[in-house]
Amino acid sequence: MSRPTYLRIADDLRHRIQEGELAPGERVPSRTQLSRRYTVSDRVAVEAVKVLMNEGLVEGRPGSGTYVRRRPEARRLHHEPPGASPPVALNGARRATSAEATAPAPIAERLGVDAGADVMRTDYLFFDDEEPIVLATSWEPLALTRDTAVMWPEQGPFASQGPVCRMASIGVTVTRTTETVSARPALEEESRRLDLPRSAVVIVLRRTCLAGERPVETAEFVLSAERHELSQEFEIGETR
Amino acid sequence: MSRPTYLRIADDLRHRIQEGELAPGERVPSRTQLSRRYTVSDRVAVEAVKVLMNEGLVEGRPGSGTYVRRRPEARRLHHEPPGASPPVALNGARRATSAEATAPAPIAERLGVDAGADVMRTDYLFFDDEEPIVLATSWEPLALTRDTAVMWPEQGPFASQGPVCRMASIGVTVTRTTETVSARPALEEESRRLDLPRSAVVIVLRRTCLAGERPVETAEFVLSAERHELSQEFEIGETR
DNA sequence: TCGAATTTGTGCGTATGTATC
DNA sequence: GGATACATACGCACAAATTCG
Repeated sequence: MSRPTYLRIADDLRHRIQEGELAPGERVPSRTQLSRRYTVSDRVAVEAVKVLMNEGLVEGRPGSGTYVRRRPEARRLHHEPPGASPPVALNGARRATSAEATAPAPIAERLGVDAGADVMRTDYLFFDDEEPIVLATSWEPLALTRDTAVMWPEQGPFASQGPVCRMASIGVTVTRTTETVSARPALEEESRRLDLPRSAVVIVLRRTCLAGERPVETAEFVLSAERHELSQEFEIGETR
Repeated sequence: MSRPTYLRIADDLRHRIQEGELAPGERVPSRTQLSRRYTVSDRVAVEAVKVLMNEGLVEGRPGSGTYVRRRPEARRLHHEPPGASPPVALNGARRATSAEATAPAPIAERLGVDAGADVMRTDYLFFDDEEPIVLATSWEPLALTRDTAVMWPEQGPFASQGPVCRMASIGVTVTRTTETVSARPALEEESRRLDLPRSAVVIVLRRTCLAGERPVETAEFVLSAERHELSQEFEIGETR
């Protein structure tokens, strides 16, 4: 009996939610009901429910009750061939703004340039239908693209073509991309632009395009973790 | 003054942490100090500190104090060839326990069997050195493996070999795997077993192995998003 | 080695404000 | 308007761990 009471109550409720006994949208017993049911004070019942709130399983509605959260089925976003922009399959518009900038330290490191070097920074918002899905930023070293036809990523004949295609047009062959996937709580600005609830979790996909060993573009794609999952298929025996 | 007291105290402490005024490893004022400093009851001070714990910014050490957490650089975990167990590169032991079970609805759907069908469920904890890194569960339909040499995934000559190899030994050729990556707040049990702060964010990698169109294994891998990122490389022009 | 003080984690009972039904 | 529910807040209490003289 070392496990604290409020955690054991939380365990019990969580179990009932996961078994479907408490269905999404359904009301969890009120805290007076819980305190009677488990013979504890109402404060302990509150603590137990709070654990589930922090796990994102339930949400409280003042005056009404505590409800099992409906989990909108996460939309499966298929991973696109390397170098595509964006790296996941979407059917929608994009908004982009580009500007010259200087590379912050972490970006400079990814691009293999000195911190403060000139870069072209482009901010994207990708839509699927009318819905904003992916927030992104890409950085390209201006030492590479200045005064070429693809200096501005979203202008000219190669606009929206993705870095592999664009770089190819100026004689730079992207041979490899590296991607890392991570996740973290959303920043306030991301919550606002992607229309997310507070304290949402986002998936962050970082991609760097390399020509040989030289990085020629790096980008960061941010999307809601609750609403999306990234999917990929592998054929067994394929050359990787 | 609409923002509750405990959140405003949390804001203040968070700000001091982010400004470096309270450095990593340093002790946050105790709750009696906080309650005097802000003229609130000790319970309110406790609630304020709990918010920061849930954000992973501080951790409590009973009898000692509450300390600003040191944030280790996220470790990059390389994606392994499809079908490996686990799907990321680790250098460490594993603990596994297998048991017969019946398939819950979402698992049944992934395995293409009826809900409640007999499955072999195996729970894993993968270590890197001494540190627990990945929590995993795999499910295999017993209709496929019952009474074969690989019925128990972690026993026999093919123990720890991963599903592709194990299935091959009983004449089942895995031709394809599908993977989806998502993220969410950690469940309390996951936080405990992976030694994470409460309400940490975890990355969830779901993998299903298919022989033709028939699913033969599905698994879920859970790891801390703060401490790890998944990395992959793509050669341009490769056949996918 | 011992004991006193401090600190966290947990738990109880009560109270107030406000939203919902 | 009244009953109910959540969110917040106050004050107290005790166990267990730690710290320090």
